[in-house]
Amino acid sequence: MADTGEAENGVGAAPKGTVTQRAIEQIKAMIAEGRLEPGQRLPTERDLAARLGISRSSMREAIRALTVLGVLEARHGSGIYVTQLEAGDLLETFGVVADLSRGPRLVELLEVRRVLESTATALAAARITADQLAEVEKHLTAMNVTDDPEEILAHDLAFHRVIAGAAGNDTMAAILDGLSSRTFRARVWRGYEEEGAFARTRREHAAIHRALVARDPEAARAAAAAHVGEVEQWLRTQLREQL
Amino acid sequence: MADTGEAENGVGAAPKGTVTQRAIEQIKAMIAEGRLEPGQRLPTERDLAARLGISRSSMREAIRALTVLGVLEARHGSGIYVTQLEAGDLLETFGVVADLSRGPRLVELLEVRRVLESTATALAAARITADQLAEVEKHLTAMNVTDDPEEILAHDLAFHRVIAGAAGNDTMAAILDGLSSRTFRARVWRGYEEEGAFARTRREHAAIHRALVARDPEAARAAAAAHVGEVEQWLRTQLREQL
DNA sequence: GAGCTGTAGTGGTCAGACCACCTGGCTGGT
DNA sequence: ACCAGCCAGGTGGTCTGACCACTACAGCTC
Repeated sequence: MADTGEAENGVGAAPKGTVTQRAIEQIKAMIAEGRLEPGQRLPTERDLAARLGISRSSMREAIRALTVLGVLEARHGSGIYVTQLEAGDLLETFGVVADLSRGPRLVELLEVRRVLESTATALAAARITADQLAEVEKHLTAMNVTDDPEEILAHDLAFHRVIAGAAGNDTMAAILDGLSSRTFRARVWRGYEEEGAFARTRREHAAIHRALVARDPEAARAAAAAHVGEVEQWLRTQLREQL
Repeated sequence: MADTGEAENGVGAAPKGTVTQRAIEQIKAMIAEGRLEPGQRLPTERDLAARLGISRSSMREAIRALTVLGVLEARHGSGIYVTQLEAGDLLETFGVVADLSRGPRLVELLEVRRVLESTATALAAARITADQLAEVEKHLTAMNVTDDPEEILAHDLAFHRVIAGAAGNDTMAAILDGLSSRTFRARVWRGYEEEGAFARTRREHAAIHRALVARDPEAARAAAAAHVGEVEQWLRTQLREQL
């Protein structure tokens, strides 16, 4: 193994970017090409570093980067593994966008959510199972018997999560999950709920549930779009007033 | 070393996860709380490490992680800066999902794209400017006068990118950009274009363009949905046959 | 004043050491 | 033969300190 063989390396010597960046691309490529399967264990950090001719520190940075991206998973004392590469794993970082966005971008995010949530709810109306519907009802009633904002928020999230799951598109569900991250909603709702929006929210949720029971996709789409749209419009006016 | 630092830190001593993970959260929190503004320069790696009571190596891993997430940007010899935190910065990682997805998830991604692309195209029909429309036409004709798949692909991407940009929702545009990443499309198209789909694609693009010129959102929505839906359906049958 | 140059400071990389944790085999008993 | 407990090796996690590559800027030269 003349690893980075100094003289004759020819093409491979393309010094593009940092060595860490290169390592990231190489590992990503290995997975994309199927040389690394989901769940499979990678060589040790020390091995990988030696193999690519870089130091362990640099390799660790590459691994850390792929870890936060949800591509790899490091288990202390055991080894490094490729995740299952499922939608949830890879789209976890989507929450960061929601958490760090402010001002106009919050409206944009809600607009995206409105589009996706209404579609997901419509799909769910056609595909939801009895069990899933029962769970939706569970969160709906739980939301109505308490006044603790924290609890309401939790059941609200779960309510939509079950519906998104019933739509049968894990990728869409994962994106919606990110768009509804706890901190994101908490920030927006802090003001929203203080305007007597609780009652309205409950009405809207009931409408969504009704459409699901009736297995009416169009009604479900409309109800979901209206639900998100309410918050969206409220946020728009909020932003306008702040300026 | 007073390890967990000052007294006022309170609960901060909670030894949750790795020190690097903690550092990531702390920097993220600083940005979320507004203590770090977009574009602002951070202290040096050495300073940050000392401030959080960790080694430079660990801090570097944290910085690297936030760099790949598009939150920070490191400039060799100059310093570390917070990015503008625009949609494009933070959603760059979305391409990774598209690149590492295979099988059924590709269909799911196209389904998401169909929903968003049709909405974006509808919005664009109402908002697109003359200049943007001219650019759309440029890519449309350029796509029709060449037979080089690479070039066609490039103009195809640009065609949709301009439209997404004209929709006025940067976040949506950034997501669509990720969903149409070069490698993703190249993989799907490799087979698609070999079935005489070129002509059909050109017809569909022409239909989208017509709807934009007519400023007809509904027609634009339908044309875009049909366009993506074609590829989606083709992929569905492909997957079915492979099994 | 414009242009060059040197230098201090920054991120990038490397090497080696130690720690914390998991795993699997061995030991000893039953 | 079986099982619980111990133990050693290997792995990721962390720290240290050194050097390199690059940038920025002050100060010098012309």
